[in-house]
Amino acid sequence: MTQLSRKIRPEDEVEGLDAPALRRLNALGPLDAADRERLRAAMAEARIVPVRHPILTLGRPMPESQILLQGWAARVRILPDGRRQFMSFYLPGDVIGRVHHALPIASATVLALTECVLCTAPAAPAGSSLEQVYAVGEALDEAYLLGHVVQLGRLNAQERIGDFLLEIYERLSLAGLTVGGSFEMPLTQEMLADALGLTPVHVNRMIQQARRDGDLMWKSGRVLLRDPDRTARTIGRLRPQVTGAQPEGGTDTTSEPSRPA
Amino acid sequence: MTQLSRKIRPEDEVEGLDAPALRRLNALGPLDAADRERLRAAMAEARIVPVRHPILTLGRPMPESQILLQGWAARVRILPDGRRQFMSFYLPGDVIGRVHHALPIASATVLALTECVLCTAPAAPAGSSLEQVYAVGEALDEAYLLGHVVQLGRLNAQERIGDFLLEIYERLSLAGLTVGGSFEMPLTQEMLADALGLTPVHVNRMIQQARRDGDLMWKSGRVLLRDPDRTARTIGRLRPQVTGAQPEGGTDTTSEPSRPA
DNA sequence: CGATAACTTGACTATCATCAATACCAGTGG
DNA sequence: CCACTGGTATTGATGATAGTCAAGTTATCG
Repeated sequence: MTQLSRKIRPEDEVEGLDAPALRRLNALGPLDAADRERLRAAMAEARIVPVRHPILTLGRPMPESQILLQGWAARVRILPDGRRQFMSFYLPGDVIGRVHHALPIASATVLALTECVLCTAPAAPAGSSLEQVYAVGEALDEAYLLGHVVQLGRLNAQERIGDFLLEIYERLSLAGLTVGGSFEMPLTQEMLADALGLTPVHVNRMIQQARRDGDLMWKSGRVLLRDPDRTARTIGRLRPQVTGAQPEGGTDTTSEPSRPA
Repeated sequence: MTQLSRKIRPEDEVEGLDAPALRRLNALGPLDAADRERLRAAMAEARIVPVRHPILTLGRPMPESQILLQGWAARVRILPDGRRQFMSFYLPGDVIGRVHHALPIASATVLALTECVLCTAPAAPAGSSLEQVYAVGEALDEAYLLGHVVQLGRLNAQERIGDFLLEIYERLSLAGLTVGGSFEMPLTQEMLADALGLTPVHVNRMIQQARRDGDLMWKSGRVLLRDPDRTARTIGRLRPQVTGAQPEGGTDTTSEPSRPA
């Protein structure tokens, strides 16, 4: 690890600062007392990664996997000519850097988008509730990644923004980080553009249109979705669910040509 | 499973038809004799899924994970209005439907793009070489998925096609399914469009331009890449490598704005 | 309160989508 | 052997979505 990590400050240790992460993990599958204690112990040993610093670096050996306790991080790839693409985001309660094979090499750079508080992910004994939680978390990660592909491939700018904000809203809800329909959104429009495969200018225009249409409020790092359900329906967003069957996205999947926005 | 699976026909069992899959698996990490035997046994019990039939269905319970022995399959999502997006492809030697958590529900529909020959993936004893191979395979899958996100988000039509064909070329090479720079490509331009987030018409135009530029030959289901390395370099494609460190995609990943094609 | 980053806006362009024919090609049945 | 058929590929004309360039206008934060 190269980042300038430093010990957590005393003022960060006040009660409940790691509650969102804990709550999120517990939402993936109920944790028993033993695992809860494991997590608490791990969280006591947290550390901070400053904004814009890497948490993992592509091609570099990976340390143990980590739990993000506070802040936002993202997997990013930068092309030789400077184009940048965020591939996925990590929110409080997400596990970063799980590997199952012998070679612990980071397959992507993970960047702290805000100041991040992290702790080592405690090892999960075979058959433990924590092991289930990790597995479910990984499945969710993949589901979001698949969703991102659909977003980039087949949604227009407007839909991408709506879909993205809905996803974030859902994920933050699991951690108890939403208030009403609103939540903290530390991303700049430029970062949003790099997640959605658009330019900052175009993102800006679409956001303003959404504002005019009354779908959205976005002021000083806080987003309010006016009618999440309606938006979700118009996009046909299917929310990943680990706890039951999903509504089918389309119909028979057997045929059907390509017909972009 | 709903597909009309039927027992493999005698004429499919001639020597070596499953060789590509075996070769691909072995390329991920050397298999010892015991695991090789497990695979051989599993492959003896293969079955066929006809073209356009589902191998897994979104939201439905999943059977054991399977190894694709012959043919192409893809994870697909279809939006309510008919837009279709292929999220990833399965080639011979790929494992379909691994799950690690208790709830075996398919997170996407997997469609047979050609007639597919499949077998059950033999269970991998803890610590076996096969377990490593499965894990590496999964890591590769994710790497390709990440690549797909970058492709859709930041590459233009021309680059997407080049990058896609390069990926397929690399993957088929591992299974020994390439001859010189050429390989079988059973996808129609329409399917390609649904993978790359484009329209069939535009894909067609870009392909023809690539042909005129001498980058490409594509005739009756067979593709020949003229100069894979040059193409790879101009796109800045980074090939996922499980066996060593990767060339860094860009520079410091610390800063840099968004600047699409 | 000045400086830097973030956001807005306008004018113009380009890439890609849409619509609509037409050409091609393999397999089918007469 | 050949017309017929359905899927696939190709082409042209036109339009819309999103990108580019460049100049402001706010915020935000030492």
